[in-house]
Amino acid sequence: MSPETAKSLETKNRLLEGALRTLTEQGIAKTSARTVAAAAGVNQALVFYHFGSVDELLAAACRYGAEQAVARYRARLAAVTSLSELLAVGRAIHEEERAGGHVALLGQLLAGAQTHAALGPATAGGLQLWIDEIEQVLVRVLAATPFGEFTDPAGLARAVAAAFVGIELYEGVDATGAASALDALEQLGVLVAALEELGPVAQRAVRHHLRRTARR
Amino acid sequence: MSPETAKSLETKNRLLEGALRTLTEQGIAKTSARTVAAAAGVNQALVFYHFGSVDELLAAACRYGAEQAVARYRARLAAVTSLSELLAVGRAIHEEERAGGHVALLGQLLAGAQTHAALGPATAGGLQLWIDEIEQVLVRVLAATPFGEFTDPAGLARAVAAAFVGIELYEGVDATGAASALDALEQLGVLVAALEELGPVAQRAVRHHLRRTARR
DNA sequence: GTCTATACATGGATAGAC
DNA sequence: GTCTATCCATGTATAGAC
Repeated sequence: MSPETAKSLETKNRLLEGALRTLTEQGIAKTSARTVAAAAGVNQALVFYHFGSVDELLAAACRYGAEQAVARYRARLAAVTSLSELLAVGRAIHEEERAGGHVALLGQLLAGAQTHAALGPATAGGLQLWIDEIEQVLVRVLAATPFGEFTDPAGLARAVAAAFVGIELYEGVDATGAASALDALEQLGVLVAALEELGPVAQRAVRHHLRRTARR
Repeated sequence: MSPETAKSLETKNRLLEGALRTLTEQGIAKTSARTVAAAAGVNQALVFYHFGSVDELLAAACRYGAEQAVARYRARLAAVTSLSELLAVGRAIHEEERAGGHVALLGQLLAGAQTHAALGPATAGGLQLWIDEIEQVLVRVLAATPFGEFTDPAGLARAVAAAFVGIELYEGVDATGAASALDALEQLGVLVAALEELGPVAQRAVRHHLRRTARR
C-alpha cells in the first residue's frame, strides 16, 4: 500500500501488540478500538486509519500472533519422536500458555468469528499454522507405530489443534478440571507408548489383526 | 425470591430463549441487553429487572440451555456400549449441533468468561453436565477394554468435552477441516474397536505388557 | 502521511410511570 | 409487581488539523 514509514510501522506494531494483549487479557467481548488503543497507548482513531476497521486489525493481529506463537514452539515440536513425547511437549506448552494465552486467543477469535465475518479466514489461517506443525510431528511419530497405516495425520492434526484450543478455553473457567484432562491424556500417551514398545512379533500380530478388522 | 407470577415467568423464559438464540447466532461479542431483548421481543430494561445484569441472564441461560441440550442427547449416550459407538454418537451429535449450536454456545460463554467473571462458574457448570454424561459412558465402555485399569474416565471426560467444544468452534471457520478432524477420530475409534476384539489370549498379553511398562 | 477533535450509534442501568 | 422513558458510558467512524 503506502511506503510504510518508520512512524507508521511503529504505530501499527503498537496496535498489533495492543490487540493481542487486549484479546488475551479481556477477551473478544471487551475488545474494541478504544480498549486496544488504550493498551497500545495511541489514539483510538488510529485503528481505523491504519487498519480500516477493528475486525481487520484483529485479523492482522491473529496472523501476527499465531506466527510468533508457533515459531516459539517450533523447535520443541520438531524434536518430538514419539507420541508420549508429543503429549509431554503439549503439556509443557500448556504450562507456558497459562501465562501467554496465545492458544486461548485463537479461541477468542473463533468465538468472535461467528459475527465478524472477516475474522473467520484469519482465524482459520492462524490455526492452520499450528495444524501444519502438528501434522508434521504426527506423520513422523505415527509412522513408527503399528497404527501408522490406519491413521490420518492431516485430520488428526486438526482434531488435536481444535481440542487444544478447547482445553485452553476450559482452563479459564476450571483450572483443576483442565489439569485432570491433561493428566488423563498424558496417561493415555503412556499407554500408547507402551504399545509402541511391544515386541516385533506382537506388533506384527496387532498389525495383522488390524488389517483384517480395521479396514478403512 | 418473588412469588414468580405467570407473567414474570413468561418474560423470564422469553429472555432465556432470546439469550440462547442471540449467543448461538450472533456470538458473545454481539450479545447485549438490547440484542437479547430484541430476540425475545421484550423491552431491553427487563433484562435488568428480571436478572439484575446481562451477565446474570447469560449465566442463567447457560444452565437452562445446557440442561436442555444434555437431556436431548442423554438417551443416546446411555445406549453406548463401545468406543466406536461413542465416536459414532459424537458424530451424530455434531451433525445436529451444526443446526442447534448448543455446544458452540458453551464456546461462546467460555470465551466471554474471560472478562465477565460471573460467567465462569455458570459455564463450568454447563460443561459439567456434559462431562458427567460422558464420564458415565467412558466408565462403562473402558471397563470392557484391556485399557480400563490404565485410564482415568473423569479426566478423559473433561478432555473429550473440552475437545468437542473446540471442534464445534473450529467448525464455524472451517467446516471441511472440522469434518476431516472428526473423520480421523472416527478412524481412530475403529482402530481401538479392533483392539477390543483381539482374542482373549492377545488381550491378556497386551494387558500384561501394559502392567509392566505403563505403570501409572 | 499521520493523527486529533468530534459526530453519531449502541450498550448498561435506573428513576419513576402504570 | 411489572415495565417504559431516559440518562450516561462506551464504541465506531470520519472530517479536518498538523
